[in-house]
Amino acid sequence: MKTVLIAEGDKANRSLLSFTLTSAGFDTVEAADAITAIDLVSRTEPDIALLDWQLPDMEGLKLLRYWRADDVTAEMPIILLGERPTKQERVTGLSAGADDFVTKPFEREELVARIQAILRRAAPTRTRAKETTVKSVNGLQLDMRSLRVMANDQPVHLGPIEFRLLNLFMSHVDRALTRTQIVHKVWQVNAYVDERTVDVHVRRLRRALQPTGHDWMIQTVRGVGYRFALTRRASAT
Amino acid sequence: MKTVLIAEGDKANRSLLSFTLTSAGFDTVEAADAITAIDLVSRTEPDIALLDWQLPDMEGLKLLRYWRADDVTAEMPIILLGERPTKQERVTGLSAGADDFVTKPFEREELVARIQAILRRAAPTRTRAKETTVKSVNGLQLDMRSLRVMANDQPVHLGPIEFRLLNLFMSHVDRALTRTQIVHKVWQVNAYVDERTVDVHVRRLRRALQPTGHDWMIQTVRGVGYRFALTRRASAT
DNA sequence: AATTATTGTTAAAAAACTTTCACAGAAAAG
DNA sequence: CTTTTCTGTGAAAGTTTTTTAACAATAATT
Repeated sequence: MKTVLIAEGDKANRSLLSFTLTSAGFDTVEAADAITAIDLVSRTEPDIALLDWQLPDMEGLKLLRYWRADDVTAEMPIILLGERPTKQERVTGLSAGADDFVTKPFEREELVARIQAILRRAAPTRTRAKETTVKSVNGLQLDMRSLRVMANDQPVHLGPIEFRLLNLFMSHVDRALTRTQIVHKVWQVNAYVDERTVDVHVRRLRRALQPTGHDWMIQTVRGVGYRFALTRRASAT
Repeated sequence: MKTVLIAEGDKANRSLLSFTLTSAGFDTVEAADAITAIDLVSRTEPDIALLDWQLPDMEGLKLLRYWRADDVTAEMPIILLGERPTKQERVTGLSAGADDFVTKPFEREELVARIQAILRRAAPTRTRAKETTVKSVNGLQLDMRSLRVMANDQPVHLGPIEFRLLNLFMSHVDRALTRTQIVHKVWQVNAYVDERTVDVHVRRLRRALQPTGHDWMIQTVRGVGYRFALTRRASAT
């Protein structure tokens, strides 16, 4: 069962879309504005997003670029929806990374067919990535299904935030993540938490990984944030 | 360079398509009928095919199914072209495996954008993960993504300033940089730091590169500043 | 309702990093 | 060959950032 995110400001339109897609056998997730959409996408990881060209709080194009710029959502198929779009708008949208641009009012069956056409194409790479419910690195295993972490086959107990934090790290091996990025990913996009809080959770995560000697993998990048690395840091000589 | 097969019965249309796509930087291969198209596809293996809904000798839909049924071409992206297609035709085409259905007469730029959107998705050789984030010279690697430096595959630990300094050097190989230039780039344009400070950081950078023997690459240019060179200095013999 | 686990914040301690200074030594100039 | 200018180096002093622990508040569980 595929999940479709519907990011559309107009309530009537949204309901119609949801009804149409549900009838066609999709799960739907609805967002009335960009903030909600961003939050829902990071939480539910839909298989495809329908994105209104003009949301109440943000231009669809801007949101499209935001998602494309983010590793996690860079590959997510996106169909833009627009009312009487100009040629220029269609070209801009597609060039910015949209997979299709559908004009409102849309033919219901055609929209469904287009969604399926795109999913067909996107499926191989995407399902492969999604099927991986277990991330495993260096004897560290994180299982998304059971929400458990094992280190050298020993269970590691983590709180929800530490779990999401480790999941984030393991999804971006060898990448420096700023505290802001971390807050956005682990909490909410617009969450209000002090950046120092990140440090504390990193500390807790490290402590949990210490018994099995995996704590060194979470390295601090001074002035920036943290990095989950496979290579040890150079020893201070 | 991507190759596009144009399977279109009408000569004028075909030429227009060919011209449009060539201008956009594609190679094109033209077929006036299905038989030719089949032959050309198997011979040239295009990256994508534009397929007229109504070819002189065969329905586009039939040809589409033929290609989809053949292992070799099953994955080839296909865009259907049709004059005033009915909703039903569009749905049928997309359901049969087309990646898009474009109505004639088409907007040239939009068609190009759609082709690119589909190729983006279908691209077999994804060069996405390997972005230009790594500068590499002489066994010295600087990765902007992980904010890390490796020398002969050994991690090198640098402070933020040393990192920026090395980054600057590696961006301007074999160029003498004055201390003032260095201060402007590594600190701020208007930052006031003693120019001697640069020396100290250069010193530290050299020390960090010493274990792997890369320290000679940072050479002194007396009276000016420093240079990041690839060739050793002539030794006084 | 009581207990336990989890979380965000704060503040002190520790660590990492920068800058400056002083001086020795090298290179260039006279 | 001597003087002058410039660079290399180590270490102290100062700054910033991170780590750590403790606490209060919130949420979950029993």
